[in-house]
Amino acid sequence: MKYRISANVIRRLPRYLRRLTGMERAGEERTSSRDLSSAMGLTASQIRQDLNCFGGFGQQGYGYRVRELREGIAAVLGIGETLRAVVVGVGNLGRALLANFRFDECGVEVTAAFDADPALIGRRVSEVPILESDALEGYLKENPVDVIVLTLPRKFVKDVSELAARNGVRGIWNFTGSDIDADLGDTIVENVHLSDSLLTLGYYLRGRTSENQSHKEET
Amino acid sequence: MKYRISANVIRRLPRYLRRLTGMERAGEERTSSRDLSSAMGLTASQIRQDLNCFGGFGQQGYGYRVRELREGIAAVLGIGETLRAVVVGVGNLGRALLANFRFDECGVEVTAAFDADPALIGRRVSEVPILESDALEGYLKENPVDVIVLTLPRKFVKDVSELAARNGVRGIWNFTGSDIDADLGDTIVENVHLSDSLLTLGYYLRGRTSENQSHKEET
DNA sequence: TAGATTGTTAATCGATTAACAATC
DNA sequence: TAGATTGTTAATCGATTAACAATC
Repeated sequence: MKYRISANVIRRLPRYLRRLTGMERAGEERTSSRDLSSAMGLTASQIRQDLNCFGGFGQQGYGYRVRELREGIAAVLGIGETLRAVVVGVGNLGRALLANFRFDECGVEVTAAFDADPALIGRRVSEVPILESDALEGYLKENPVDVIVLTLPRKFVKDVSELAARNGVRGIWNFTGSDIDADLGDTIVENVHLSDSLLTLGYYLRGRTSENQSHKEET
Repeated sequence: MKYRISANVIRRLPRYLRRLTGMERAGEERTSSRDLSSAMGLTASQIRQDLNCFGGFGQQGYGYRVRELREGIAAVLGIGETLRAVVVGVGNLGRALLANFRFDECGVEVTAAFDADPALIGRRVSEVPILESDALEGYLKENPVDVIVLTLPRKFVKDVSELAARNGVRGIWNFTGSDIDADLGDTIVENVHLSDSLLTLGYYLRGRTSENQSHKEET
């Protein structure tokens, strides 16, 4: 087991997990670094290195048991230990996440959502109650909340982030598209910058015309 | 100007762009690698290296003109050359993107959206007309479409992707959460795997309890 | 001119790949 | 046993950082 796992490795774990979950659903019981390698576009060597950061999931001469490996990675990611989250901003995007995103598969439970629109207050989306946004601070003080999901307009980002960090929130999943420029102590921000993703795609597409590059990438 | 620009550099360009756009709005005219460095959490050295992949935006002894640099990066990303896109799937997420996402700022124009729900056909979201999903192939044949935005249920992903690739679509912006396992020729897939992002955040949050690591990251 | 900051080369560091002994 | 594939060490490659001459 390595001293410190690099962020590159961590960011590949969800991909392994996804692949393995798919294999398990398809009834595959056994795999190998070579097998995963061809399916995922990584080298077999890298896969073995990655998996070995967390101890021996495999068996020499045999490979890996799909289920065991999936469970192992899920455990490393800590999916079994549920995190509590609230969604702040129930516009189209907040609703899209509440309605369609499988928080549970990430080991996250959404306990409430907040919005300023009186028409939404008291309603529920996928069981989750929508509360008045003024009630957020009180809610955070009364309930254990690990993560806030920011799906509100940019102008509120700074205040809400600081409020959350002050009230025990340790992680911010930020969909606002703006970077959070605030003093949050050791609260972690994970940005989902959709424009970064689209701009990157655009770069490679436009490059095609003149240079005809080849590329396949992951966000 | 370097022979081949690494993906790492390309993925930082949108961040530079975002920062510079903010500075420009705030009326700042001048900056330097050191200035950007402290604001963005990169080393000044790396910033100079990155920017130099695309030629001399700066001026010795002075630094960079914010506007000039922003325009330069926007040009590298090709934002001026508009790409045509269609959104396939007008559920919550499709609507969220159509209603709130600034495609224009990425140099992308959405010309149509497609859905199977008869109740939606003929309506518009942010000017964009919603068409019958059966009409997609015909539309692609008649109109130049560079990118499809996939915001539909997973089970349709494979067929729609292949159909698109066959009909001249060069890029797929994939929000379905599943990897696209299909023969797409040289069509580029850019995945937005939200679960990867949340799982990564979760990993670092849970790690906190036992190890108290420090971390700040970007998707 | 003196001070500042780039562009760029060289040094370091870390991540990926290759190789192979261990072993199932 | 022979064949396969891991775990792991060593080699390579690339990315980041440091240093500094060029020059505004």
